[in-house]
Amino acid sequence: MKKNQVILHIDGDAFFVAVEVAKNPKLRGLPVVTGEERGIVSALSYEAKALGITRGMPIFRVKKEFPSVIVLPGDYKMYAKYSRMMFDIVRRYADDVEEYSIDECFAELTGLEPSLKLSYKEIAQKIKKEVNDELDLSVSVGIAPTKVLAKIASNWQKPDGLTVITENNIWDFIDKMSVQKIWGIGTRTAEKLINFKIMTAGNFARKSVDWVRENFSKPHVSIWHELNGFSIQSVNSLTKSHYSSIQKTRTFHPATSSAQFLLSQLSKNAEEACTKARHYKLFPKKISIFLKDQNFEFSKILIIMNTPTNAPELIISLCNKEFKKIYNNEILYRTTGVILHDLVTKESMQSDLFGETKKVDRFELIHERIDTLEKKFNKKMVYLGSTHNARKHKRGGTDIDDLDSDLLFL
DNA sequence: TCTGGGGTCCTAGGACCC
DNA sequence: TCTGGGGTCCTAGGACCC
Repeated sequence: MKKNQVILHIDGDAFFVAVEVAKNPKLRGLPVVTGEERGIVSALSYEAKALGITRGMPIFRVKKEFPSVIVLPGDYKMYAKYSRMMFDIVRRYADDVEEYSIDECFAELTGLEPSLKLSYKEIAQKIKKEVNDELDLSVSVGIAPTKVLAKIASNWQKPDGLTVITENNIWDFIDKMSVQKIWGIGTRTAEKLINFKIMTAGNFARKSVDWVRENFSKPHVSIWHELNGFSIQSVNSLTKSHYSSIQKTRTFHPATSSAQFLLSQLSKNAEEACTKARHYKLFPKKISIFLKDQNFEFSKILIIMNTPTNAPELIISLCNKEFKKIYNNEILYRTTGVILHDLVTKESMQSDLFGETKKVDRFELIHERIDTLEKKFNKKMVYLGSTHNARKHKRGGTDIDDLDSDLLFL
């Protein structure tokens, strides 16, 4: 637990849309949304927000009710590129930068004033200006003694804000902030806090730590300290090198009870999850498959693999085998998903049964070659036969056949 | 907001061991 | 057969985040 830390948090304003505008300045000042490929609004410009559009709104509604709005598909490679450039600007001033998500990062500024010959606020101003000038992006910045307070600070004034919280003015901010807006407090905990008549972050921070320990769990104790200015959560600048899980899911409407359809969706989920696992050279020791019904109830099964593999054939055959355990033909399902868990690298994988290992390796080799080929042509070329139905069936039940003529089945 | 997709971490409780 | 007390590991599921 540390006192007197100085942590910066920087948050891109309407990031995806802002990148689109930076790329194409003609869009500036217009109502723009992204997310066309997902079917719901992922990001929206302030002009779009002013019309009453919200995040998560279905794209078909936007097109129907707001014909003036420009709807764009997400260009994630471009967003990632701008994200890297933004973080690199922060790294000009701070060594410890935590890339928290595509559009936000934390930076450890503690002790940098003398070496940079700048006050903390001036450091923040310079970062902000350089992002503005060089990337043509607007950002909101906060400086505070802890990460939780830095999140509050960057969110205090948006867009294009710069807010400094110090040990001396913490209460000016947290007394005005409702509990449900605290980073790390979700709807469930907010409800519980409100039952205790705790309405603001300040109310929460004034309770005794013992009371918090008695009634809540570890993360909340940490939030309590952070709100009081004691830094618990450190800035973690290690770049994330591995995933603990990889999941691919798909929701469709109308909901269905067709086993054949659900299996083809699961097959596609598995194929996509395995592609990602191969990209990171990871092998799951466990997989789970799930179905979600119309009431958002999950039925799920966990399968432990004899030998970790990222070749989809074996995973799909496991799905087929286990499917009936989670499936009920009287229920309408809306989502399928495959999750790869306990991902390990080849080196950390002890090879056991010879036969099994050999078989897996052959499949893996085939996929390795296909991956290389697809990378070369920058195009998905080979699909598993079992996912054929899922590929024919596009989102929303529109029966558009998106199969290319040069496509191959395995 | 009748709700998309991809993640992480924590905890309670069961299984199993001595 | 019923019985302590204590430990570890694993799983399912909850809660949260962007």
